Amino acid sequence: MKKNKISLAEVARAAGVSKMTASRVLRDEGGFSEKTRNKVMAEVDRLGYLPNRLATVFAGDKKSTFVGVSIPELGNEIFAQLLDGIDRKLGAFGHQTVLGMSEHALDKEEAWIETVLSWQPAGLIITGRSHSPRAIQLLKAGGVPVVEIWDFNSSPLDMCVGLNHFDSGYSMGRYLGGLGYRKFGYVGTAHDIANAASSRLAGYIKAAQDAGATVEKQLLLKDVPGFYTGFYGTEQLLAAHRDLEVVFYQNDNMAIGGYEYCRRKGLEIPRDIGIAGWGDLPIASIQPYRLTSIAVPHLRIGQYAAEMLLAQVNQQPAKRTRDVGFKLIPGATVRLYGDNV
Amino acid sequence: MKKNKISLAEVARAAGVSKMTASRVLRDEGGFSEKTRNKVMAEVDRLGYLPNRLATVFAGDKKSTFVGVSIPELGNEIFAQLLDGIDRKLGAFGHQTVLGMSEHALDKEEAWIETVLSWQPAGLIITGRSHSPRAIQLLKAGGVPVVEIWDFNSSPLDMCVGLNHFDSGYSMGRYLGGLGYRKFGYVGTAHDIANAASSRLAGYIKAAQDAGATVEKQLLLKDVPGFYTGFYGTEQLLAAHRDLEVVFYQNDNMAIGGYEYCRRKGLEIPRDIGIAGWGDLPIASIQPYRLTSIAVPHLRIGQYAAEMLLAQVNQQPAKRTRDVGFKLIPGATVRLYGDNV
DNA sequence: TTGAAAGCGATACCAA
DNA sequence: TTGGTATCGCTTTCAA
Repeated sequence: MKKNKISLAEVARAAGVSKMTASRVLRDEGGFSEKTRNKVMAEVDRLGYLPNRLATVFAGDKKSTFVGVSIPELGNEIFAQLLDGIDRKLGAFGHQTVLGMSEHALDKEEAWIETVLSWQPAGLIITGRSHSPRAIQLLKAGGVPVVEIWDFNSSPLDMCVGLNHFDSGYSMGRYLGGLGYRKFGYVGTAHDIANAASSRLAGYIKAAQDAGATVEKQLLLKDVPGFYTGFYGTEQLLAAHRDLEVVFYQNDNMAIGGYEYCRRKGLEIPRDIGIAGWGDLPIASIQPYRLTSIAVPHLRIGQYAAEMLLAQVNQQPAKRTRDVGFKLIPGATVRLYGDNV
Repeated sequence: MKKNKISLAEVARAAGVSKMTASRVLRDEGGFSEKTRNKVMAEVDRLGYLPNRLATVFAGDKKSTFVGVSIPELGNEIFAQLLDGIDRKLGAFGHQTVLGMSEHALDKEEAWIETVLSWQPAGLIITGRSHSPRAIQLLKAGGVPVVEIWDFNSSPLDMCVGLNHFDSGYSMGRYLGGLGYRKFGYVGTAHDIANAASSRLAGYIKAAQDAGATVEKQLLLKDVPGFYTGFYGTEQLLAAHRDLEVVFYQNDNMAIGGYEYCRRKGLEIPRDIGIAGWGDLPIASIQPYRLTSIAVPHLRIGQYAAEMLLAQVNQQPAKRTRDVGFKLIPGATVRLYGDNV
């Protein structure tokens, strides 16, 4: 592939100066006369010169302005918003996001990490705390700052910002147990690896046990965690377990799908069955009912992650871990204490 | 910033061969003995060598494997899904997505284009058909394939895939006029530039005129096009225009927010007012009502865009423009023909 | 099958 | 204030 691009040398020649002088002008480094600057800039404009940043990074033997950001999927709006927050913040400081979607697979994440590191990024932001052994080795040897987001972890590879998903699941389970529910259900999606959603489920199960209740069925579907998945997942769940009293979903979208399934089947909520989501997404607050859920400051996670990374890149002191917490939203899709007990 | 990275030269030295031989082994280019390969690979593993792709691209004087993908915002799920489709396809072919968010601002897009081009990308995918003059100049001089997506355009800068937004707005307007509605409203969001949503609005207005109806009020909010924006936008709209018969929204999320506002105010739909969205998003099909909307094959747009770009990068013949069309979904949030007339 | 040398486009460093 | 030269890590080219 032949280049027909203009190089700095050509600009310099056209302006009648050396490469170094032209370079200084372009970087506005000082040490040249006003007359020289004008000559050089005139040629830059005339020739339409665009610097080759590859060469710049390479020559300076430094890192690029890329930041690799890996999330599981974009179809899940919470991750899309996480990425949105990160990219805005990074972009404001002259960085470019190189996107990675792990699809909840450690080998995909590993391959992506290897590729991104080969571009000499300024840093990496990756979702989740479980990584393949080789990925961990690459990250440690990479020599760049790494922020693990989403699932809080007090001893991260490097830095970490997120929340304790186990605790959030536990909170929901304890809350439901406290309302008198005893027969719990769960609907989520299945992945090969332990992720934040599995931690929530684990917390939920533990809380059920502690409350003397049981999670009679955990349905894990091989699908994306969206509205329709919640809809048909609920159908499957209730077909086999008619006596469930309350269902906790992997996220609000699935819960809303589940709610709609119940409604269409003539089940009244919360009289006949309780529904609880996770995430407290905008859609939850615009439904005719208030969904019981767990509110999570997901936008803040993205912002903090970018801030922590930037601080590290610029060698400024910064916190290395940050737990953003969560909040249980009681809602109206579970019964009040004492009802039906 | 000092490097402590292992270079190819070091691997070669450790293996007792020349840089070139090591390079050939790593690229699996052939022209070396099995014994040599083993020696080299052993050192690669032992030293944990990671190639510097910056140098590779630079030395070979070629393009990188980056593809710049620019969308207006990620908070809008339709763009997030577009990006999802694009990145999956590109990733499967060894490319990395460099993200850009224009935030509907031409100057941001222009700055991003300049930066991305300086990284010698294999190609660019950008949303929308309006760009700053300098952006257009950069794209033309860039020497890389460019796909404009979303708003179909029969004479694009290079390639284009999308749909005719004006026509989709016109279709909705004509449909509503045909149902007997005469007093139209519109709620959307405001931007400095003409985008796809403004084309839809323009088509809607034209259809209203052609049908002898009028768009009494177009409310353009300075906000993101989400549920809550639709909710309070409808409040504002109806406060000033009580006699509107039907409201078309910029997208389904806003329409759902609007529906909920009406419901909470005791308005019955479609008896008291008609509601129409755009996009036919998953959330629309899981509501208790069937939202009147326009279905758009947005996932296909992402796929096609990536495919067209890849074909161009690999110098294979491919279509340069593609109109994916749209489909009107009648729904139950507007009255049937003859009702209330 | 292997290797030596030149060069990609910029910057660092030193000299003038 | 300016410029020459070495250099970054790799590939291309040519020779052995």
